[in-house]
Amino acid sequence: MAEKGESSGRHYSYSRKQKSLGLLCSNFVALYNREDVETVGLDDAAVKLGVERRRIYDIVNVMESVGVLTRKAKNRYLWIGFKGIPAALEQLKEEALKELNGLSSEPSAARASDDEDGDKSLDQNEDDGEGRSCANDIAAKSRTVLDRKEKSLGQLTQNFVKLLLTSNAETVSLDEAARLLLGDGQDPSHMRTKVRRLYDIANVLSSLNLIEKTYQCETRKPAFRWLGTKGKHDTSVTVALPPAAQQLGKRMFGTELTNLDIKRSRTVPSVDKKPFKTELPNAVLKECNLAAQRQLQGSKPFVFGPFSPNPPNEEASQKKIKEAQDFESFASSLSPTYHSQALHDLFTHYMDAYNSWFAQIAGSSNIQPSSKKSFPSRHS
DNA sequence: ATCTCCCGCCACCAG
DNA sequence: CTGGTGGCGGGAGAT
Repeated sequence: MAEKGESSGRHYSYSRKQKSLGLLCSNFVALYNREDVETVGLDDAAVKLGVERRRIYDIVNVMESVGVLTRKAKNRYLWIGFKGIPAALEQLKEEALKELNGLSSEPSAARASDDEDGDKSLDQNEDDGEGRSCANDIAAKSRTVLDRKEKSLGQLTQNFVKLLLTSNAETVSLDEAARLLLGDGQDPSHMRTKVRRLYDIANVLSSLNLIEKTYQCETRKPAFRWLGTKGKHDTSVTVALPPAAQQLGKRMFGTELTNLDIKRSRTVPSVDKKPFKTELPNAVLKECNLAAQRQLQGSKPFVFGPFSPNPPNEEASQKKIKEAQDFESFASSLSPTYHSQALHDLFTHYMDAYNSWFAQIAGSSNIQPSSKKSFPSRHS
């Protein structure tokens, strides 16, 4: 009676999209980005979101890298929220700059000279009687620890972000990133693994709205563009970082607005700014919203796989619905004149999150979902 | 076929 | 040993 090994029942096709890290991240944020939340328990998150803990580690690690969370203790994180992003980004930028003109002999990865606040410095080790082997031991351990840390998702995330902040090519493909973050001629296998990780990272960063998937101008290669800190995420507490367009109804493609461009030997004057694929008129947006609205109204929403088999939480249902509607209004406030189909992705993404909440609500009630198709896929 | 990237085995490590 | 963490890469959806 396996619960997942289904190899013959094809009734309701399972969709990976419903289980993506990006969606999970959105749900995570939706669940904890609240005033009254200051700490997050991983177990709690895993149960509430209906995923295995391993996945929570994934998103939490990248979120921590951009300042949304901080590990407070085992199994417990301190929720900071979007307000923590600016500062984290600022610091990353600084580090990136330092690394750029600091040294130059870095053919491979970036030095793991990352020493965050309050890190036990374990060098000053001197014991009467026997301290040599001990020191050696500690040194060795510290080495392996650093080694592990160096390969961590969190570190990769920071390096990736640094790369985006530093590159003046405003679009970076994942293998470019992997190539730059690692050596050029790396073991293909190692490379593949790295790219896998980058996909993971990119998904959650997209979910956080820090980057966006696009396509490189010339080659239709998928790539990511830095969005930086923009006024979306409420949180009146604005730290640093410039003007930022608080206006979501504004265009923000083409020219950068919250980005910085440092000089670096990355000269790719190729500017995209070329409308691609299908257009996404706001009529579609409207349609999506209406569809969502309709579902919210009362019919049956779709649900996905193992999601929300969680305990009753009816008390929050009402509240959630309220949030959903709130969210919808946000969604409909998106720019009406976007040109790339990137918006489509973004919107789809939000719709997924939206539906996810709904699914949760339904889960805690008695509504029995049946349809499970995703939203409008209106293509060409 | 290529691109994405989820899943979960299992190495590590603190307790 | 137990339990929390989280590399890592196989291999199966998506395109």
